[in-house]
Amino acid sequence: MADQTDFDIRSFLPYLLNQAAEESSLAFQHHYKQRYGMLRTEWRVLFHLGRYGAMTANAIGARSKMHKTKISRAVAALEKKRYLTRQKVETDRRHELLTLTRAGQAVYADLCEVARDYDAQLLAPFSTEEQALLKRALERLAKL
Amino acid sequence: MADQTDFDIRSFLPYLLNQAAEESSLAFQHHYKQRYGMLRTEWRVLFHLGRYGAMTANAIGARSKMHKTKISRAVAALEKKRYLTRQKVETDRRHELLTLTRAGQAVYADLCEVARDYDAQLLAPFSTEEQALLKRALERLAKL
DNA sequence: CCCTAATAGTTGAATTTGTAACTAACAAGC
DNA sequence: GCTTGTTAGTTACAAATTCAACTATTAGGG
Repeated sequence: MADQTDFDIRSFLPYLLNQAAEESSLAFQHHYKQRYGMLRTEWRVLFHLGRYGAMTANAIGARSKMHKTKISRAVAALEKKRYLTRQKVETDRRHELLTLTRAGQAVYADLCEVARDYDAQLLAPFSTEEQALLKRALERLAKL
Repeated sequence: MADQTDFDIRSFLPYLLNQAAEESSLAFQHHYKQRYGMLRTEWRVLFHLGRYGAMTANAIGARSKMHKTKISRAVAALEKKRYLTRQKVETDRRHELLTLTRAGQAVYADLCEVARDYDAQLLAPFSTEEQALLKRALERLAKL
């Protein structure tokens, strides 16, 4: 058995990342859950459409790495809430272009505000250089 | 509506953390899943017991912030695999001391090795200073 | 054209997780 | 020593996620 005393699970990167992700997501979840009855998957789909404009479910999957069934169900839920509409693409009728409704855009704008504040709050303890490094490192680890 | 063009979900910290956590956990999961048929919760419980020695389910919960039902089920599964044993504490019979069996220790030793390598691999692209900063930042975000 | 393969998206069943209610053991106040 | 409250851990049920199979549509030979 190799020497394990110097290896602590609490500094194991995947573990740390999970803890940090869990902690930060949980605190933010309150906003979209309480105010709009949305799930994390729904919030993510909404956010992608709000930020990048109309796109297909498949495109959202490529960007977010969410599984297509998750997206499919989130889209159905958002449609039911009348936050988005679907439209078949005429050139390839397998694709459905998803577009936020006015109501969807309003929710996006509201949550965007909250997200920005929360992000700033999370980053506040770090210097500008540290923030930049942290984000670069995370992007690299996420293989974005 | 506030100006949103400068706010990108892809640099929203909870989102980035989730992506990075997902990516890094997924790659590692292969080892304990494929080789030992364990779930993430089981792996974590095993790792805590391996690293810190016998303790109660409650103590694991305090350290890992896992919910007690998750731990309860993970412990039951690990017991079934004969990787740990339970023992009532005589001074307070509500507590159960969890101890890795020889088999459990062997699995821990094996996975510990893999985890260490994988951790090193994940951190390789970063300088020593960057690594330290990254871990400190994550610990802070995780409120550890 | 027709047959096969590939892609977008959906659905159902099996797993996994979260919530809340539960049992069992202890502790403290009266 | 009985009632009330608290803690460790389990379990039942509901909600969410994953996996695999499915439909519908397009693309590419032959």
